[in-house]
Amino acid sequence: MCAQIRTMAATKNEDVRVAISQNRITDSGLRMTAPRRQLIEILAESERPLSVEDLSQRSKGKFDLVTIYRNLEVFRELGIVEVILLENGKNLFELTGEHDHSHHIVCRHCLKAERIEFCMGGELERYASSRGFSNLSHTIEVFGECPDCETKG
Amino acid sequence: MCAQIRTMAATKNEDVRVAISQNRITDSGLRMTAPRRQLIEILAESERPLSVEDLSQRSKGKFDLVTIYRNLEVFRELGIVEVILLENGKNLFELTGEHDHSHHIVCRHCLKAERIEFCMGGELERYASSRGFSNLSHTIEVFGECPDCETKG
DNA sequence: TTTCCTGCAAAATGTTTGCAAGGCA
DNA sequence: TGCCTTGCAAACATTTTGCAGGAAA
Repeated sequence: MCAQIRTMAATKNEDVRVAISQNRITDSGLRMTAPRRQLIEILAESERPLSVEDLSQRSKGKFDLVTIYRNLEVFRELGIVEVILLENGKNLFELTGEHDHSHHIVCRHCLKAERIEFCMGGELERYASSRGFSNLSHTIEVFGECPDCETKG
Repeated sequence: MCAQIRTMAATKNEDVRVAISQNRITDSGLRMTAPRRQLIEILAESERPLSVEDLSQRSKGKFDLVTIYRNLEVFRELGIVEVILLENGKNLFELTGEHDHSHHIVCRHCLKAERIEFCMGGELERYASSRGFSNLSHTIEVFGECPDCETKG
């Protein structure tokens, strides 16, 4: 029963995140369409950040890749999703967390990602600022093998 | 004259870096060829990290793109070059500095990059380790507009 | 002389653009 | 209705693979 409560809570939380995302779309004067709704739901339900290809598969190829690319770009502009840049230059997408952006420990094998709760970006950007740089942003990601993959591999 | 001494010192330093890189190749049983020699020289002389396309242009198209790709991969494996992963997923290459790897403040416009001398990777990897992850690596880069580009732009 | 390396050609990937038809508000 | 979105097709950019000839050691 304890597990059941947790499941319910998790579901609720998902629903909230979906609703928030959808509001951002309609509040921006954009339209809520089937692809947008489903892509957001898939991201909300996912246990890990997803690639464009992942999203295509999980939506059963119902939507053109172009549609996925274009909507992820819209989502990114609205702050609905964050992008995780992998070592190989590829992108993963996940719904934005509490903060405007976060960093991750990403498993190279299963691509599961844990958010790193402390962000050292401030210190880095302060340093960059002292060197005369402006309009700053930063990327920080850690890659490794997660406990699950390690025991399997 | 002071400037002249500095120039000479800089040239010397370049030569040393070229020599070190070349040694790594021959010590590995690989061959020193014209493309390898020139690519290393171009990287050594460059005022900023270079893309594959940059290297192609600076070598006046003398070498096939394939050759550049393949050699950069060899250089990376030998630790001769480091890769800087830009926000857009593209790569820049520079000769490895004192340390095995470093992080940078990269100007979005001119792509000049300053090495960040303090690496916070240790702390990050210690945290990842405590979460059960192994075989760790990390990326940290800061992006902004450098003082030169700011005044121009 | 052996093995490595290069260039060419072609294929494979991943992403973007233009446009006409369709659908949300 | 009006404008936003979608899907299709094609273009584009980037990187990889296979193979035969050429070069370093």
